[in-house]
Amino acid sequence: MATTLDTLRRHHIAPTPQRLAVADYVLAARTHPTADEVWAQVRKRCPTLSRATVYNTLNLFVRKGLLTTQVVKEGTLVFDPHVGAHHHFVDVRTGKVYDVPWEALTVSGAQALRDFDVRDYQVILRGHKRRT
Amino acid sequence: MATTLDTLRRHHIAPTPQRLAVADYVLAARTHPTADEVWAQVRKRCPTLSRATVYNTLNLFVRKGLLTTQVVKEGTLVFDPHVGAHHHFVDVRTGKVYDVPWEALTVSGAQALRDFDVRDYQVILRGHKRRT
DNA sequence: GTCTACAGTTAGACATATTCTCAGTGCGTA
DNA sequence: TACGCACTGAGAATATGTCTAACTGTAGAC
Ligand SMILES: [Mn+2]
Ligand SMILES: [Mn+2]
Ligand SMILES: [Zn+2]
Ligand SMILES: [Zn+2]
Repeated sequence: MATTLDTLRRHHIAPTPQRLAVADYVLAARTHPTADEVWAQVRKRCPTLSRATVYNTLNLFVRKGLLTTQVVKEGTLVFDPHVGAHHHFVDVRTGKVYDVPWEALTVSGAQALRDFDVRDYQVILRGHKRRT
Repeated sequence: MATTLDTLRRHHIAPTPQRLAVADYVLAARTHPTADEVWAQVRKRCPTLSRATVYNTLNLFVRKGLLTTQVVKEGTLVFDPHVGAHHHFVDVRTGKVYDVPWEALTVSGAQALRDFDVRDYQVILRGHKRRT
């Protein structure tokens, strides 16, 4: 597996201790964390990390293609290391956001919308996660 | 057509001048306005209207089933007088949100997701609106 | 006809998410 | 060594939304 350092270099991001710490956490996250959740977690290992640096770093990672942002929760953006197309399920009781693979759902009709030139889309599902 | 006054009464909402003014605007809106956009518009006819009353009124209308909220724009909720199920298209250049009729798209596969008890869903499309 | 209860409204304070400003830090290079 | 420059960090600023507490207007009790 590639190290976090290699990943940053491949995306032309100068590796600093703060960026490495943020990347170690957020690129492995499966919880769709908010910026403040990233800050809270990464600060445990990097206590001087400022909120501004977290936002700067996350926005940089988005520009460089390492992360995407998702507008699925009220009041805050979430960050997603899964940059390929996929869908999302939101548990209405907990607010947690889960990935739904692209192949799991099929959407038909989008190319027939004459008023809209659709560049991308996703399905947002809401309900209760089943205990597994 | 039913008057706004009748609509409020049918939904068991005591009609005040402020509520009537907000309802007149937001129930006819096709732009998915934010709370502050509602405030800016309605204040033209009702200059003493406060921001608190706009939020109180919009949230009341949502509880009473006159409006829904949609999480489709970064940083703010939008209000939607279209309470039935439908999809949304976001113009990435302007940020404007357009309705896509429920029947225009078909989503298959949701009932096969064993981890999730899906209560509702919608497709969010992004791209460029074609000039018509 | 007053009194009173109470829902509704208001201005401003508060909470939270995100961006901005600007001074400080550290490192590569002349 | 000195400079330049990207990066970092503290706090201010901005924006959305909620809360508080005082005020208003009206419907019913007396
Ligand atoms: Mn990549
Ligand atoms: Mn209705
Ligand atoms: Zn995701
Ligand atoms: Zn809509």
